[in-house]
Amino acid sequence: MGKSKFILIYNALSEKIHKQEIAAGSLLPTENELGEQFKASRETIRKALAMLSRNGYIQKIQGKGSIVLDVSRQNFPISGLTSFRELANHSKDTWRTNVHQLVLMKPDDHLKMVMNLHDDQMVWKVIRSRSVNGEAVILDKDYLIQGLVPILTADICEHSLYDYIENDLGLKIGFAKKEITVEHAGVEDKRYLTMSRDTHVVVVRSLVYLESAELFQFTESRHRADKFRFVDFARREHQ
Amino acid sequence: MGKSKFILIYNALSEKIHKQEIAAGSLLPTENELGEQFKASRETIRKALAMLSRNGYIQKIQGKGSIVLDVSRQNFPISGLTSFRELANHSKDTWRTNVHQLVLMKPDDHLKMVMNLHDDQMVWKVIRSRSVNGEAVILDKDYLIQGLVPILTADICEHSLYDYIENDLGLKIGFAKKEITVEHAGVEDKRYLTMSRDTHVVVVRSLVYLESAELFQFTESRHRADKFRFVDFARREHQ
DNA sequence: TAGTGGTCTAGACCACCTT
DNA sequence: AGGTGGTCTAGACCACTAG
Repeated sequence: MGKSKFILIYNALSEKIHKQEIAAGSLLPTENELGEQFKASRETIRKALAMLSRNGYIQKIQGKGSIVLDVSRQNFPISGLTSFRELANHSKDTWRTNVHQLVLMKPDDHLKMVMNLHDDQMVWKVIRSRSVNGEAVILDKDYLIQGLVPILTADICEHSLYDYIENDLGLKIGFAKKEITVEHAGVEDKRYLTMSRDTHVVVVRSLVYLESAELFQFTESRHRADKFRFVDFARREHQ
Repeated sequence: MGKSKFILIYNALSEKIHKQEIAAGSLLPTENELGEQFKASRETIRKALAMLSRNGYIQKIQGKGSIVLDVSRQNFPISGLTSFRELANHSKDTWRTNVHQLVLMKPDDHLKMVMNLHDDQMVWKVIRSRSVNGEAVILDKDYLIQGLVPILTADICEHSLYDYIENDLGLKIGFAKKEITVEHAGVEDKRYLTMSRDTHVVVVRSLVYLESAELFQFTESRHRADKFRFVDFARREHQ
């Protein structure tokens, strides 16, 4: 849960950095000082700092200290798993979700292979489009294993599917493998998306797993190319 | 360096997983057992396991153990910073780099803003294309700060720029911020790339920083859309 | 209940930067 | 030389899963 001491320290420090209460370019207090401030041992402080470093808040330099990085200059979405709803809440635009299809189906061969399904497993297929200011710019095709999600309604799909999954069903998402490619717009794209003169869509295919390591969902998210943007922070692993 | 005990343990275990000496879906030995095997304390083992978890090798489950994930099924490039040369070495295709331009220049206003440069700082501008089996599919435009890279030759640019930077100059890359978008092909794309009937390119813009947190390089990497693929592994942070 | 991973601690030693 | 972060240890307690 969110009550580990090092998570609390991480949250406190990342908030200070976001609010620019600690200036970018300056040094964080030393690990020993932070230990006194938060009444924590040095290893606990170091866990919080390692998390800040992974997420692009600080750069640690041996013998010197932890430099605060400039989080404001770049639009900086902590790269990871965020649902559409979480994204939409951060922006000023009006988003809307339309559910075009919701069926319980027998998976075809391709889907069975991709999701590694048994013969008797049924999946929910959900097709939704996401509109910003009246323009449909994202087409989402979700496939969810019925064994894990027994019931699904259009109403749930129109609001937040992830809310339902995590809060109501109590399932916990663990990780996802994603693949990004660019493809020609297909029939469904033209039907459901407000296509500009562009003829391409960015396709993000994800395999989503629970904390139990069970595969849970396959998603194909098709973005109008001119509206797509992906931001990433990556550290070099010197081994 | 790469001689930390937990890195050695990480390498040993990740290699075993890659070689499928430990089957996907099975459990790793317990942390205490691993501690005995590697003659390390539990916290050191846990550091190695945390790294395996971050990189998609295992899923830890409290009270149960560490499940080995299927690394083989997906083509699985540890998402992070890898240079062109490192990528090319993994594939069977013949790659080739062509240097089209190499100049020391005064940055224009836009570049000065993006890279946060002083008035007197000069930058190396390098334009290169990358060909696979004779087709030019990637166009790289690099801008390197001359204060950090005093000398640069076409020969270096044609071989590995990163080798030179890390081994000869002794600079250490720390992290990068990347942004991926899709854009219409421009004049330069048409000149340097073997364009198929596609009219779009995927543009990856990166700000690359040293371990000292100094900005070092700005890169615009333009990929022929049909040859672009980006794979990512992401964990959900439950806070 | 026993065994697993999750967290936290206090202390030690090393490598690196600064003066 | 003194202070910083980097690593490692041994031990403790908690939370969760299993039989």
